[in-house]
Amino acid sequence: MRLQILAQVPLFDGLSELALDGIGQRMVSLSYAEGDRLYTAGDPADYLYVVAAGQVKTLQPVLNGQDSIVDMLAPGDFLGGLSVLGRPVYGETAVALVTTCALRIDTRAFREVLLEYPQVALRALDDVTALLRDARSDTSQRATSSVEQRVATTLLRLADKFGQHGGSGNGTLIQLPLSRADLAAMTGSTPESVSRAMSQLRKDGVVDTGRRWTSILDRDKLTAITETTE
Amino acid sequence: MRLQILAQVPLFDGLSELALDGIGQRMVSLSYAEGDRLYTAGDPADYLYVVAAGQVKTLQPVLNGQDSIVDMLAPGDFLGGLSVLGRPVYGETAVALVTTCALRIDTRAFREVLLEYPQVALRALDDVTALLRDARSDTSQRATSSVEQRVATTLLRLADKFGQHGGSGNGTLIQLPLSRADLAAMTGSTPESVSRAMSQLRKDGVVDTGRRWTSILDRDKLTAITETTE
DNA sequence: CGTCACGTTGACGGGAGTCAAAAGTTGTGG
DNA sequence: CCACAACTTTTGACTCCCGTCAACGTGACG
Repeated sequence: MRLQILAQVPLFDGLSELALDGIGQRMVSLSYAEGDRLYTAGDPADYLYVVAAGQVKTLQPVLNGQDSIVDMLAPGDFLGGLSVLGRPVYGETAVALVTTCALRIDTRAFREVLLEYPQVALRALDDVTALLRDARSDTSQRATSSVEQRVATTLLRLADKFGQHGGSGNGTLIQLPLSRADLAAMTGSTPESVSRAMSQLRKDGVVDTGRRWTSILDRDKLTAITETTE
Repeated sequence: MRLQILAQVPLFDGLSELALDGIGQRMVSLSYAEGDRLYTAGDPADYLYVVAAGQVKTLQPVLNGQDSIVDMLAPGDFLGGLSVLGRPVYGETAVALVTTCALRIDTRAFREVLLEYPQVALRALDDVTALLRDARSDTSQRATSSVEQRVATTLLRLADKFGQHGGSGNGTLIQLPLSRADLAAMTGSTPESVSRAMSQLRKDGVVDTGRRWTSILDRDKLTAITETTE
């Protein structure tokens, strides 16, 4: 069953079953409860993780004190790799949002895998490049747009990654335990401002929110908000 | 002499002379005048570039209109690679800041190089990872700090990369044709606000500026400004 | 010497961060 | 089942940073 998980990881796409098995044998599986940390910023970056089940967020500590969320990870995503090759310590903290299961591989073993299967290295390069592109466009966007717009883009991004269509109600459902503080960290704002923005969106019938979920009712309108220039 | 340039590129560090020669033969050299574009956002991303001499800035177009500068490149740096593996088009525009000479390699040829020399792929992964880390810490910082602080961090970063110590005056000299608009794009602000911040810094004796240069007189004070929390 | 781009400075207004308090939720224990 | 405490969310009032608009000064180049 570990093999099935690895086969779903985009990073290992196209590898033979034999190769996957070889990699799988170098990994151990771990499970975490909600709120548990996979690793903490400053820890020696000895492992790379692959999310098998659950959800994980990574936080970047800032001098200021309030962290900023840099990524939300779903099953199949890998993390910790950002530090694997460069610096000796993790630059961010990874926290399980819900009960989560992850696979872990030793840094050195992962390097060997990359050298042995160059196409995996290319794939990793591809992934990190995509992340870099996202990060840079995010940086640009934060400078030029309002809080409401930033919240809107964040919701759209989350919907693309975690959204589930249909079901009971209409619209796209995002099942994540997202606090206002989390959204604030993701948009570079404050809980209060995010709350105001969400209230506005709810009033306009664009989204609806509940205990541990958010639902996007009118995707087009949300996109429109994103693109408004004035 | 092309070999000498390639040998200086961190990306190709550790390769045998034979390998370097093989790579060099797949590259063509090009030169650009100030303001010339190496490539434009939206162009098919067919090439990867290595700066041989000169300085290049990369711009990311934003819906808004005013671009944001994502990177400043010195000899030895490579660019265009951000798009090589993922998307089929460049996501940013590259402009020569001064008279610049660059080497160019075909995307497919570069892929072959990466597959043939996995350690180069690892190195590339390392580099892109470092960029990602920078981009993310930048994103975090923009949300939490003032324009003056952002300008300060930007100046420090430029000093580390382009600064030359000693010479005539004391302090670190940054020889770059940086307009206020450029700095504004780098800090996510406006030319006016940057001008105000620079005036303040100049008044405090922290920096001095001239036609095509900026000099850091008091690095410690600049760092202190960066770290001020209140 | 005139033109033009760039830098500087001032005045003004708005978005959003901060402080504060009320209202709603969750979870616990009686 | 209810009551209370702790937390999160919401809303309001206030303040300030900074983006916008505008005027002015300055150096560069034809």
